[in-house]
Amino acid sequence: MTPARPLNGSTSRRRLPTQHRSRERVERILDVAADLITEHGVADLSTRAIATRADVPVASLYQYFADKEEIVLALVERDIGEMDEQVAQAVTALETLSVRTVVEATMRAFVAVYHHRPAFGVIWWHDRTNAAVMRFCRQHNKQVAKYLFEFATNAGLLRPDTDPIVAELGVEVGDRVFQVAFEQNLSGDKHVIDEGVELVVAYLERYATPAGIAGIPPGSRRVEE
Amino acid sequence: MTPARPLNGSTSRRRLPTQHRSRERVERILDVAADLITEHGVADLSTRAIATRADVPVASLYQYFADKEEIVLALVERDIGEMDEQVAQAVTALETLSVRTVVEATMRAFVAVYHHRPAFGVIWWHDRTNAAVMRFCRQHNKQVAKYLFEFATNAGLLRPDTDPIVAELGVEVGDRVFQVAFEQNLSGDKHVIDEGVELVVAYLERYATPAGIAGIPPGSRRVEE
Amino acid sequence: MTPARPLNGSTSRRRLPTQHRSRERVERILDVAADLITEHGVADLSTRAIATRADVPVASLYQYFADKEEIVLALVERDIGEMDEQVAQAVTALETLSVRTVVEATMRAFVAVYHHRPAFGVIWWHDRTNAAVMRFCRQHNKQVAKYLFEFATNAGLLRPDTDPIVAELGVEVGDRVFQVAFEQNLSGDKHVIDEGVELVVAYLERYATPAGIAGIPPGSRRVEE
Amino acid sequence: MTPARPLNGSTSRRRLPTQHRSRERVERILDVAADLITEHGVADLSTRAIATRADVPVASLYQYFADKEEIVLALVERDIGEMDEQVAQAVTALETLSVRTVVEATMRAFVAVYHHRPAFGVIWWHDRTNAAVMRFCRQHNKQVAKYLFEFATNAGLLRPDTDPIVAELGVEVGDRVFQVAFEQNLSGDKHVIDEGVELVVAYLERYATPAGIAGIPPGSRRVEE
DNA sequence: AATGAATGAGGATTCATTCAT
DNA sequence: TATGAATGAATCCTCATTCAT
Repeated sequence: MTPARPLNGSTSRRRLPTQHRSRERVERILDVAADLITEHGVADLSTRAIATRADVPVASLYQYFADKEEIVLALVERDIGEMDEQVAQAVTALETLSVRTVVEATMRAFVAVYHHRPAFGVIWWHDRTNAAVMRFCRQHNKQVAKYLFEFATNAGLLRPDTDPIVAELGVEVGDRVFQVAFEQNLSGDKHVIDEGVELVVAYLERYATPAGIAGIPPGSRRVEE
Repeated sequence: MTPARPLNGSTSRRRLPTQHRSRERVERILDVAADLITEHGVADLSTRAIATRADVPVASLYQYFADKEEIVLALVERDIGEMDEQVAQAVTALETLSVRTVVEATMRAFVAVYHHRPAFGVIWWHDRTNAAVMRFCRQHNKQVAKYLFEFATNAGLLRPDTDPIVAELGVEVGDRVFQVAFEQNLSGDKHVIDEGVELVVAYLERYATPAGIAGIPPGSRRVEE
Repeated sequence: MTPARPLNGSTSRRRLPTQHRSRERVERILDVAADLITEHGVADLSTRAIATRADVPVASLYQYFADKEEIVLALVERDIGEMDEQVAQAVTALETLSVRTVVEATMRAFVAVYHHRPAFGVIWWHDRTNAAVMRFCRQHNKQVAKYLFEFATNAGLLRPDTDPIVAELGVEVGDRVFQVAFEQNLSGDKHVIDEGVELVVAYLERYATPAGIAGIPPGSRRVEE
Repeated sequence: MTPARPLNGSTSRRRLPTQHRSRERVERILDVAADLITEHGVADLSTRAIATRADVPVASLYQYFADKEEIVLALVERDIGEMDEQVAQAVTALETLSVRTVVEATMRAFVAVYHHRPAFGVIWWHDRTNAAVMRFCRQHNKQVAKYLFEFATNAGLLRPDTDPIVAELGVEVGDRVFQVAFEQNLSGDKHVIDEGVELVVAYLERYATPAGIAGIPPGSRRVEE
């Protein structure tokens, strides 16, 4: 079975100054940025504010990041990494495999991260200003979709001829459900999320195999790869 | 049946200066703003840029709008009005009524507007910076959902006990589908949109009556209200 | 004895537009200006604010006043007229005449006006921005000083060779006492005012005749004029 | 006897940017601000004007001062420091101590500063727009009053039971005398100032001890503290 | 590697006044 | 006489970034 952290293969390959980061400081900067974003939104994030609160000279920010945009991007990258782990773990740990259980596990994992990394939601759902971030998140959604798609196909949950766009749409649409759920309720409206699971399941089951609907109990699974 | 423009009842009740607009100029300002937003995004929209391109002194902007935010809001209001008309018309014109036909008609109407009012998509999907706009759009989505929900319930397409959140989620999720579709293709990826229709239909049919699935031919409809 | 309103002989001799004022409106404008000044200070007084609150088009302000400055000036003129009346009345009504009784009567009269015309205090003490107003008030203080000086000299309270500057300084200094008194307490710190009377009396008595100190009872006065 | 600079104990404790001032530039900015204020008044002081004349980018102003208000405040602080020194020196240097000599020494010291720091007078007497400045100056007057009051009481010039408000009123009223004196004559009308001294002395002598009136020659003074 | 200082470019908004009607 | 509309000029201030040290 796939190892527990395959979704985001990208190791940081940023421009020069970023290479030799002084770990501690960089982490503090990201934490501060996350807080500020949660408090005031991405649009109001300023280098000065970060520097002041992180107790770092403004000019030093540019030792670790090429520009402001890169700070936000680094933040997103960090949080998304966490999300990847959660998803992979949750899916891996599943006993009975079915479209429903996979969707549910994935969405619960997302919820968990959104919940304790609020800045991520703020950036991703509300402040779509930063082009790099957008690209990155879109890209990530695609990766998640691809991962899940392959997983589900390999496991015999989806019919082999299913269009990959189906998975992508599922992920994107699930994302919007979260957006609605967290907008109404800071810790995620449970009722909305449950309905969202239903929604994604309803869609995907259109492309599911009978086993994908009925569920594959542990023990009787095809060996993958 | 409901008349052809019921979704947005709000008559413009802006602050004083906005009342006596010099129509022509205001329209030009909105057009320019729309262009600039399409080109650079809402976040980079500046009063100066609008004024310059619309060939209007910056100070005059404030004759027609209380502040920058209101310009964007007015723009959205204008476009959304158009959307409302399209939706109501499309649904009203339907011959056979079913969950599928209603969803399809609605989504096609949305697509039509997104297509020739690109600024609207940019604002609504990408730059979630403007609080007033956000509120307005959210509100609008709710209105659309409510309208469709009542329409479908009255027509006997949805089971009477269906939770209204279902319609809201359907609209929101459809919205995201458009976002994906227009992001990949400036005039809206047709394949994605088709899949999106499928997605929303799949979800809503879970709550549909048999007639809602099979379709109600013209002539045999219940008379509403 | 001098009639009850001699201090400010100036009849309004303003530029043309001011001549044909529509009384009612002008009064409302002045009242509104007074309120706004009391609330926000002269520096923050704006034509728009006046116009809005007085329910008069901004442009119409310029029918009655040449410019903003003139509005303030008219306001001051109006209030100062009231002050003159009060002073003349108070002094005229005096039974026993002495430096002390005259000073006291005058200062009490000032206090009365400052008390129910708060805008006047705000303009005169705090916002010394308006040149015309400054000139006007200075001028008025001189007139009051002159009036009192002549009154006191005629009544035999001050030695005939006394320098008129003495009276001017007395008035100015009394004015500052009020400023201090009203700054600490919106309705005028009584203790401070009492001390202020003492202060002015102490100074003026240096130039007083024995009768000016002892007091001239009613009946035994020299007939004036 | 008290050391020569006790009136204003406050060591500059401004917000961060002000800490590491580039001395020369800051001084130039203050000088320019002083000139502009002398020329056009505080109300018309603009950051742009300061920047232009000081040959400093507007943005740089904000390196040294938090905002415009702080520039004026710094200016006043600087001038007032000078005034404190002068007063303390003059009083300390006095040979014969009496109410009259102390008042005279103090007032002469004020005159000296007003004379070669004209901006100070303009700010303090004419443009009462800046709240921080007002607070500061009022506060300063109180400090001066307190200092002189204690000095005079300790020296046995005033009766021990004298109300401190007496000293405050003396200072305020003296201040107004200067205002009148400098308004009529840019270098301070000598006659008015002399009369002003007389005025303050007349008032304070009402609370003086016999020695405070007669004067205490050098050598026979009480040792203080 | 680290940073204090500097700044050009630009931000939104207000205001007193004018003028054509 | 009255006024709606228009506007030039100014306002204060912020920001991301650079650069000399």
